[in-house]
Amino acid sequence: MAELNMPSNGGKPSRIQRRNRGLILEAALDVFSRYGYRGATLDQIAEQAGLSKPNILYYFDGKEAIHVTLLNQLMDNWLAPMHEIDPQGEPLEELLRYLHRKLEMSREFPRESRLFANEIIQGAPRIAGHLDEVLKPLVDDTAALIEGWVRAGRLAPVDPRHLIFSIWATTQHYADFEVQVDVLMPEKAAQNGATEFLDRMYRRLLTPEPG
Amino acid sequence: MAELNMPSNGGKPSRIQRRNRGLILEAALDVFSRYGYRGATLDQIAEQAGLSKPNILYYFDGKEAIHVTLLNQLMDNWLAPMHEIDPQGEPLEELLRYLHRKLEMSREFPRESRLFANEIIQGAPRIAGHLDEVLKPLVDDTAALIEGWVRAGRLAPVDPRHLIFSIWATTQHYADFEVQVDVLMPEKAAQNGATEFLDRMYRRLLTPEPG
DNA sequence: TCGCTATTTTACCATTTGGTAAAGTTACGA
DNA sequence: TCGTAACTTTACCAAATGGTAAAATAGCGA
Repeated sequence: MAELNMPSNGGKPSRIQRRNRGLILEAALDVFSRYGYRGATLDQIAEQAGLSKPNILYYFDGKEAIHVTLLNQLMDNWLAPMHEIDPQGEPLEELLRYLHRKLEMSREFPRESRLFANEIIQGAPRIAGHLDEVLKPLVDDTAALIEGWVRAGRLAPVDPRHLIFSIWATTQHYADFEVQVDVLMPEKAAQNGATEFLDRMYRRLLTPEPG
Repeated sequence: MAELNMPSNGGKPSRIQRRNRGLILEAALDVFSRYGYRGATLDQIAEQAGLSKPNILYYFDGKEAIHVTLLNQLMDNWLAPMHEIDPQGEPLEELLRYLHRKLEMSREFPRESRLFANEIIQGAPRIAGHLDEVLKPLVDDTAALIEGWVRAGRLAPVDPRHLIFSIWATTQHYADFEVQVDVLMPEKAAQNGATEFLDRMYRRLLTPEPG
């Protein structure tokens, strides 16, 4: 499998190629994030991209290739906020900034959030490698950083990994469980209260006891 | 569609019937929670249940009927902890007990958690009604109760719905994202730190300021 | 404008999937 | 122990799905 059927020009994608691969990935994001890998079909993706199914298979080697391309492409953006935590900064401020950026991303890119959620819930068969090789080192580093801050008395004592999990969980919840949130909190304005709520919660949790 | 092909005896299911319906639902929970509705197949369910596919369709009207049965059956257990919040109890203690029960359930019933997560992420097409008719009233009641506690000065001021969302998110995260948690926190013992972490977080958040 | 390559369409295919018909087989009360 | 209803299996289908072959068309540099 995986015979590349792409044109043999020396690597530079043409204008048409860039446009169509973009259309396909955009459509695939929509479909995969809604139905998960196995639930999505090439026909759906083709229709939503406005291309024929064989045409889609001209640009990608198959369903799985599209999915993997999407995941890899998104992973970097997804982890960017954690990279931006500044070891030289003020600990509480840095972590709250991280929290706010994650919440923004959940609002701005709910499909991306659901794509990952689907993949992880369903056992992460196509990004297990990524988790080990990219995510784990990054989380290990960040955990060490936070632990240093705690030892220096600049943060209240917390387990850094459980802290990270809780930030992921609370922020991504608004994207992944959007339908439920909409039912239980119909006034869109009220949903903005999430920022205030989470800011308050983590501020209280992380502010070191004086003395 | 939906021709009932069940035996015409007056409603009492036989021993065999109870056993086989049980086998099917158990297998279906496994498969649906792993792949989502569209990703699951009757063949997988049949194999895992140790029955033939036509035999499965003898006990249930179709794939969707199995899924809906599962969801309805689980919903009650899933919401039980919230029902058990005692309006007469001590507010902080009641909410922490709720938190702990949710965390226990996440550990004890991860498949159930993932079944719901899959369904909600994918737009809740088969339990939208349930959300409106069962979940919403319950959450409205609980939110009102918490709001009363806040007004009485017995809890720190928080938005009750965002509080509920955050408890759901943080506790269910350990079931829904189990694969990720296992990668990032390989020592199973460390995962028990979740109890301590969350207890501390919500205690700090909810304890009213003295005065 | 020509010729060549990139792109797109048309017509397929094999497999999988949810589901059915009907012929067995089993269990259980009379 | 026998008859009947409950249960199970075998043999199928039609539709959907991922994918391919090859003909047709469009775009672009010389």
